Amino acid sequence: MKRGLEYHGKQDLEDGLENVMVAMDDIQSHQQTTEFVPMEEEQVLGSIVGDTEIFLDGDGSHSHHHHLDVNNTSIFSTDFLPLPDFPCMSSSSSTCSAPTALSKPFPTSSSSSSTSSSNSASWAILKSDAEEDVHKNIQPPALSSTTSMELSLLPPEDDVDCLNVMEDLGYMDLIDGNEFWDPCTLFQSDNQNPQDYNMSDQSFQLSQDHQQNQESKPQQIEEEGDDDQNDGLSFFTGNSELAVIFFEWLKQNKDYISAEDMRSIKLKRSTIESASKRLGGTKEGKKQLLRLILEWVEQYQLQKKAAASDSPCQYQESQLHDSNPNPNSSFQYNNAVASDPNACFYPSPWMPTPSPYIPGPDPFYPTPMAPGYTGDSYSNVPSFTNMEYQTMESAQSWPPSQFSAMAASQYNPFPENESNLATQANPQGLFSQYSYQLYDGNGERLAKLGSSATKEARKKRMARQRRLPSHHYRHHSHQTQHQSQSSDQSLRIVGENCTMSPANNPGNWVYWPSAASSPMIMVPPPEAPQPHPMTERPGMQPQNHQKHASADKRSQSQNWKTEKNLKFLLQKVLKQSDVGNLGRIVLPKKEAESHLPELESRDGISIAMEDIGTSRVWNMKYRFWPNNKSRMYLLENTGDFVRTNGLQEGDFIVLYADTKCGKYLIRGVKVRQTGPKAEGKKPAKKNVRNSSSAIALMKQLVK
DNA sequence: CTCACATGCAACAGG
DNA sequence: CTGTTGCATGTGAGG
Repeated sequence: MKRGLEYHGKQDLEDGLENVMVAMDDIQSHQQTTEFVPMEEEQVLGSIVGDTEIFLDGDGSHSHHHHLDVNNTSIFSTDFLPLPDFPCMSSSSSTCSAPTALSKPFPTSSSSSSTSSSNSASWAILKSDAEEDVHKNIQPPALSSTTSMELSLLPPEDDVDCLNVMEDLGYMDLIDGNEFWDPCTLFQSDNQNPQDYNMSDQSFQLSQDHQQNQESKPQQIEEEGDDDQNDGLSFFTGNSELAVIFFEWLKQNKDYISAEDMRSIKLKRSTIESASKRLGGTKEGKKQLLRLILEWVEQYQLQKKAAASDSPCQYQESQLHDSNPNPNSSFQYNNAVASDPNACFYPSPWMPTPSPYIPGPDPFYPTPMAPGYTGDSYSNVPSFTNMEYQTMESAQSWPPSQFSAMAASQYNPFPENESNLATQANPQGLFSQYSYQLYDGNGERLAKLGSSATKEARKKRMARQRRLPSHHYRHHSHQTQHQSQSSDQSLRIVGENCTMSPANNPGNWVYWPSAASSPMIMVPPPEAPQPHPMTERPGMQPQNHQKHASADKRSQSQNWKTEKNLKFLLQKVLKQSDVGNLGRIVLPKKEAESHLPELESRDGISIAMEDIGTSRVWNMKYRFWPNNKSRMYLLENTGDFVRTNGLQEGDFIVLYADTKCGKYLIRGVKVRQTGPKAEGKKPAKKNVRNSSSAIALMKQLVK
């Protein structure tokens, strides 16, 4: 009997959320005393998108397939800003690994196993409907064109059709609205950590409104299936899984989200409605929607705030108070939270400005988007875990045209200055701005690379921060002792001790906050570079990693990144001749001349290339051949690298320069999907050249 | 027409 | 004979 996502009323959820928010405010207030650190911003909308898709996929997807019009992408187009492509969205490929990512954000065990296709479908559907309404009522958020979802940040007052996000949730299942959901029940029911959030009734001193509402709150979360009672139940009450999801989400974000934050976030009603409809009234549909929203909030809104706050440890009270519609509400701070020594978060150095653009994917941490990547794409990418790679996989195609179209049209803030991408003035955002889109062998866009990975990365960082508050600014010098065999001729970038400093990070360089311990990444590129274990076996390419392993990898990658300033140099989609047994890869002339050392003679120079994915150092030779009146640049001795990484035609390599350590890095990114052969997608002959989009992608990697 | 690039293939080296 | 090296040539995109 659940009404699913229909909007019959909004009281329940709204109220329930309100309570939660109140509690959160309280928590926040306590934290303020301690410190509030903005979350690191890694990704922006793009990533959101990717993540979103992840969430969307759900078991229930199948149930609502019929409801959803996969082909209809209009829904979000407006409401949710034309999302950059979702990784799985357009592609029918089942390869989308999104599901994996899903689980992360929402630890809940509740099923998150949806097929990628479903995700895609979901999004597509969502988009379709929203569009209409969106245009009418809302203007695209100033946030950025990149915003995937058009959630508006409009102040409460302007809300035309905008609903508070959380309120909207309330609408979803709501029935009559009278019922007030008591967050307490949520927490109480949750075995996971009740004590952490000791939001007992007494803990809250709700405003009158809330108090009255509380009386009607359900005492227990109903198990799924008890829909019948719904009528008075809140969105959550009808489905314990939702409660769990929300609870988990709150727990994860308790440090950086306040009630205010939540209140300030608005979604257009039409969007929600459309989404609800599209997702179907099923439980899964609800979960998807909830996840989607939470994800969005977490990814965009929270990050935005974090970025906005200048001081790492100072909470922006003004934000809270100003927007707080409910000044009266207050409650006892929960000691658990307050006591959290880690409450203070350090802002990520590299997330400087709240740019509308989401920081691109981490170079090492491919975003999960890719359906194609699902197995491969980024999955292939080094350090990416499978899931990550999966997203990337589709990237393989990167046919310039596709890629560029995507990047350029949607995310590519930068002009296609192929060679100068690195020089962009936006250090942190070098790649952040880019989203990836993957295409399947048929040229269909598989997914958008982008964000999930970053999201994961962010989570990892946050976790580290909590554990190691003081680490944030500590940069471990990464002294990789490369085995590098650099010969006399070997080229190494001049490095500065690997010490990171803003100074070192002029525009092009991406600053990676040092991570304390683990390793991993996300830029779309290959998996995360492991710190240095040269010992790591090459075979560890992301593609092979299981999704569950991805988390570790990501963390590694993050660490890795944090220790390096990577500059994207160039990327090359591999041709048959590049992956053949000749052991040489033709490099794009323009990029080679722009970013690699100038060659005096055709014999070239040897360059130690550290494999980002494995930390293994390959001694390659960079040279050129005279070709007519021009030159043809080559990277030789690549055979082992290619084999080790299992690179094939259609895959690509990305070269980076680590300014910090003065070395070159290479990453092999596999885009081919496990099933279908990548061959079909051979990039057009000239794709390398014009693939500004590819460049953008690469940048993300760097990021 | 020019340029960049992918690839064919001849020349060469080593076993 | 086989594998490698280096050049030449064909092809497609862009001007």
